[in-house]
Amino acid sequence: MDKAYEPSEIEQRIYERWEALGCFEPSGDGPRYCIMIPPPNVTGTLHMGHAFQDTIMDALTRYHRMLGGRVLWQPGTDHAGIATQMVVERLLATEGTSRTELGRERFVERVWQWKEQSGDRISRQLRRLGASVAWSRDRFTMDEGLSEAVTRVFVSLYEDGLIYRGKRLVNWDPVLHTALSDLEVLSADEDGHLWHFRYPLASGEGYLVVATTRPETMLGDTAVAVHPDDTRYRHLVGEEIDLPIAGRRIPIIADDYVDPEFGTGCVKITPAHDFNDYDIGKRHDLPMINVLTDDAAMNDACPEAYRGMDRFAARKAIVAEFERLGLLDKVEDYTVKIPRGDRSGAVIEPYLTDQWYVDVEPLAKPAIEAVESGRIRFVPENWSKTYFDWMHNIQDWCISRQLWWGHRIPAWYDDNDNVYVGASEADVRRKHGLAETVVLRQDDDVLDTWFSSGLWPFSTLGWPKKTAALDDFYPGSVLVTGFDIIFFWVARMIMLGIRFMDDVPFREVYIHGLIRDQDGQKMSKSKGNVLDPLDLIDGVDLDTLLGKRTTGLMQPQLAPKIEKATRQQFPDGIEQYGADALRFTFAALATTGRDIRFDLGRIEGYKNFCNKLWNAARYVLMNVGEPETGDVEYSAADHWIRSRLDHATGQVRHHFEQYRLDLAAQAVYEFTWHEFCDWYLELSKPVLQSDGISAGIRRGTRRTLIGTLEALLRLLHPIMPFVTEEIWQQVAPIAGIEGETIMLQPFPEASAAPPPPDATADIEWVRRFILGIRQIRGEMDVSPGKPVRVILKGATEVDRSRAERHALLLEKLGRVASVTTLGNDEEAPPAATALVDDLRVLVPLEGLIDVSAELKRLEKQEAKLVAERSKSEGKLGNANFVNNAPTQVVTQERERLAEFERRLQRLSEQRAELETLA
RNA sequence: UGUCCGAUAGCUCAGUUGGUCAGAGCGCCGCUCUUACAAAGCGGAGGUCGUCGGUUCGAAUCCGACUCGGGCUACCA
Repeated sequence: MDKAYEPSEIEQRIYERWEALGCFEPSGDGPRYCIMIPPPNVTGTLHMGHAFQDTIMDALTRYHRMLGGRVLWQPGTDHAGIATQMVVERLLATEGTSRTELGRERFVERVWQWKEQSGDRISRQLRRLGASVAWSRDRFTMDEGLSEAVTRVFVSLYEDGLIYRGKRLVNWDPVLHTALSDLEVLSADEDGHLWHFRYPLASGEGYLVVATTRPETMLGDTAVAVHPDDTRYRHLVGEEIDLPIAGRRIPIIADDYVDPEFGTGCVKITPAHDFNDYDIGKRHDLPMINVLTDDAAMNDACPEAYRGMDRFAARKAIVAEFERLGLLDKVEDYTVKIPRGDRSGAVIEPYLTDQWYVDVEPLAKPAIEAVESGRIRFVPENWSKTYFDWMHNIQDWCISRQLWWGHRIPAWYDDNDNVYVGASEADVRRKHGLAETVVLRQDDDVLDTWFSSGLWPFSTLGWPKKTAALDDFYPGSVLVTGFDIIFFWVARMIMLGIRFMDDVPFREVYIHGLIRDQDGQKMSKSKGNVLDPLDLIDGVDLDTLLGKRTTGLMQPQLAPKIEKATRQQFPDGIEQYGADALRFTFAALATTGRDIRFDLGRIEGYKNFCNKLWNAARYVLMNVGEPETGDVEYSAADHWIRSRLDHATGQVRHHFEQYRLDLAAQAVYEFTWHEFCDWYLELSKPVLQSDGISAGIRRGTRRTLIGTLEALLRLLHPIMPFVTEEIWQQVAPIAGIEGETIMLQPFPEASAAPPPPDATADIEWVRRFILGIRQIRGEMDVSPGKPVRVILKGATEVDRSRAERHALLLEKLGRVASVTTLGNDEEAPPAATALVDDLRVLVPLEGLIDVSAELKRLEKQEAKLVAERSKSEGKLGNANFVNNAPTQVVTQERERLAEFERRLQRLSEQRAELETLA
């Protein structure tokens, strides 16, 4: 083995071998376990959030596979309608052509080409991360089978009256020319104005003042509303307004919606361009006048002067006109929530169009019930609240998109605009008995991407066919995802799963946090703080990193700033950490919080951890050869490390079950580094390297070394698959274990038999002894290598026996030259003291140690103990405590107090003696 | 608007049902190149657990109020 761990040499080779062996495919007949990957955008790349999520899923998958389950981690990608179409359109623009120039058919062909071209990138990245997905089952939302599922679901919902088509007000993206669902619209505060317009009364006597943030919509006003109880205006209800510019008469109506306290208490009503006004318009049967085009320019319903004018230009023009007419009452600065499309960034317009909708309420009911009843459990639990909040106020889902890339809506129209819904045109003709002479044209629109994603838990398993995979893996075990798509995806999978599979799609929903940069900022291209997971695995030089971060920016002017920040943070680029270090970092960061700051310091530390493990293995392999026969005798240290391994195993299992990978990682880290490496390996050295040790004991130590390491590798494997496999390949034969890969070995189990209690107590005693000596060395500046004489005072029979039996360990690990025992009345030379229970471990000063320094040290220790003691005395002196607390707690407290007192006694004795001598 | 989350060592964060819970890693300060590992070893310093109340024998932990930070959600034109 190399002296240092070199991930790049190992990882790819190992992954290829796993894949060749078919280890990722479900096998065996154990408990079914299934995770569906949240399908990433097929044309995208994996970012840190994906890598984090994939690490969690892979760890869970590997864990359950090692538990003996029949395990499927289902991979796949999403066609991501809008996002992909935008990317390809941008590409076409650079080629000097466009979507419309190509036409629908050629454009879609072009997107497929692009998909093929970039499709491998995701799977390559997943492979580098070590993701053990079942590649043979890889799916894409636009695959034939999945598309069939989409059609089936659409037709079924339509036939059940849960999908309908209608002219409604939708969120219209005037740049992308498509409708969007509510979820795809992001509102944020922006600076704007509130314009107050005077609307003259038709009677010619005065005017009402209305306020608006979007003056151009006044051309579509069809009423002015006041509150029915508003005494200022009540008498005007039923009268009319002369709508300026538009030159129409509109009524004054009364509606509860109006807040008399706000503004003037008069509201202009534009049913075709505002969601609230739309509702009012319907209540009062008002006309709906659409004044915009698809591009959000003013349409032909507007007066000549404004036609074709962009909405924002029209806004200015209309304000100017009001001013000219003397009807502009005032203008205020105002903060407005501006709705923008999450993809295009364009300001969204409420817009009247024909769209397809899902009537979600009937679907939502059982979906709510599934979580309420506990058939689906959110982890952490509080996310169910978020889910309920949305589900209880759920709105109909607009599923049609005016795009070309996606699942085309399976609806056909004849020349009279009759709608026929079916699996295909032929199917529609058959069902409705339409002659060939009847011309049918298919609906131009495609479905919202989330419509197909919502079917993912069963469409990937072959539905609507009845497949063995469906029997095995539906419902899935757990969904691992971020809270940002609970509404988009999780809720819809639950609704559609229950509807079409008659069962929930998964039993648990593990919601993890979102990866942010070291300052807690969201990682985004425009902030220039994006980290590519592969750059952390392979390393990257500064120039490449700068290139990645500063090219292709939407706002190129940010480049210098990004470059400066990047140079500052990564003056030498990013070093290579390897996939295991990255994965361990993700696991360790997987706390219950919702923001996860990715700190390079952590990955650095876990790379060291990989190296630590690597070197521990080197040590073990250097000292343990082929499996041997002969008597085996286990030392106290052997028993001790086994019990510690059992403890760690229990912890790791527990934390995995609780989805606390952070705690699992911490437990296994602690065991590996601070118990196995720091102590057991050191304790093994005297046994293996000294003369006069029995062959049986040596065999016991060798067997424990190899056995513990082998189990440790399995314990670590779900989180760090590569380095554990690499080492295991060498360790397993020596440990007498057969098997082609660690992947398919059983996960460690805690031993049922408790270790001999005296053995573990012995080692704890030895540890405290050595720690005491080390502390004296450290604090008294005695060189670590310098041997010291040790005198025991107040030693019991047990102490003496332990000192004798473990003399070798004390000598080698503590650099103890000799141990002598002093009778109770014998006088000790001036010495520094460490306490092991009642035992005083003395290191004679012998010119090494300054007496006054030691006195100070003792006083400090005493002071600490005195504080502890008085706290303890306070508790025990309180009758309420003694009477009310559980006896166990009281007993424990009494023992603590006694312990403090004994230690204080020993320390003060020692101090007194030292003072006399000095 | 409603709602949720967070505030613990210089930094990033653990702390499960209230009672060894005041912790880890990194950083910092000493001392060591001891043949697995200097990507290491050994030792050390550092915190009124956001504030104020309450419940309790006992609160970082439970309850209430508040301050600050953040998320989601709604919205008055």
